[in-house]
Amino acid sequence: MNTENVKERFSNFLKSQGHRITNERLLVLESLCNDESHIDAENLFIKMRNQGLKVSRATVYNTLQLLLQSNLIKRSHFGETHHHYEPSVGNKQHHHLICAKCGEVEEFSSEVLNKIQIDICDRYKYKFLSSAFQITGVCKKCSEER
Amino acid sequence: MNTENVKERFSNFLKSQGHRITNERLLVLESLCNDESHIDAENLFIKMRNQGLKVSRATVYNTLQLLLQSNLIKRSHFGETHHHYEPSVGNKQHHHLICAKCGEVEEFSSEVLNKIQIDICDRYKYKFLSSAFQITGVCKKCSEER
DNA sequence: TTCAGTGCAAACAATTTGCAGTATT
DNA sequence: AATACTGCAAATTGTTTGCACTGAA
Repeated sequence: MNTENVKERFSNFLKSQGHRITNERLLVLESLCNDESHIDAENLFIKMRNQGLKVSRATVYNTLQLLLQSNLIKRSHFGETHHHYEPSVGNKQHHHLICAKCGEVEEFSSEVLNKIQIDICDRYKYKFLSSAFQITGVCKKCSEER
Repeated sequence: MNTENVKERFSNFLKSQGHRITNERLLVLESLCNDESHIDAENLFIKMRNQGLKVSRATVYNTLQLLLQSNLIKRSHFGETHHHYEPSVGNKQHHHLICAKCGEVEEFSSEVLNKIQIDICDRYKYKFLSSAFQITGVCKKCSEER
């Protein structure tokens, strides 16, 4: 899934919802897609500003909301008080391993996990929407130090 | 596990860490243990104030930090911008099902899930500390409405 | 041309911090 | 008696909102 394709999908979403397609919105999506991983809103804003892109914090937040609604991005929470965002397309469903010492975040996925969440929803009569699994531990590098 | 026992464990933790055992700290723990479930810091503070307990917001936050360090409570995050707290003792390891419509939170646990997280840590060479799995969906009641 | 979207600053929400007074050790 | 803890208010952080201006439709 390349960036153009994602942009087109976002444009279609915006149009279908009666929202306007603006350059700022597409730039936020592009910047997020170009990011290596799990950026937060403030840093995305700073990164865009540093690249000379003219966006405001408000537009970044507003666009992230729209991107969440369109299911093109995912939001997660690693224990701090702010959220992290990542594109959800071109990246199969995954969860996060977080190092409690250095803060490194690794992705993992598990077929069994995918099945379990469906079982749980069946058992509790929930219609499944999404899930987030975070495991906190100490990574190899940090375990070896000291 | 009764409240007295938990208080004693917290007292021991405080002593072992060179912290003082204060009435305010024990009251925060007691109020949290008496809470039905998943309260947030602000509401815990308000609840305590309404019960005539003299504590400050700062002490509530400070004590929650200490309680987290002592592993006597757990913190979770259900998509809002604030955290929720619950006692971890007398309550086996569990995760949360959250209704996207009414906000209801149900607990579930799964032996298979417990195994998976160990497997993942082995695979990625992480020393396991804790985990949090949130499934968001629509509960039965909300599905049936409209 | 219209009005949704933008940028900015101010407001709000969640949490942390500084400091003078209080209470555990 | 010493000093860590408390309460309060101010500061910080993360996010949302109000409003005049701009640009997509």
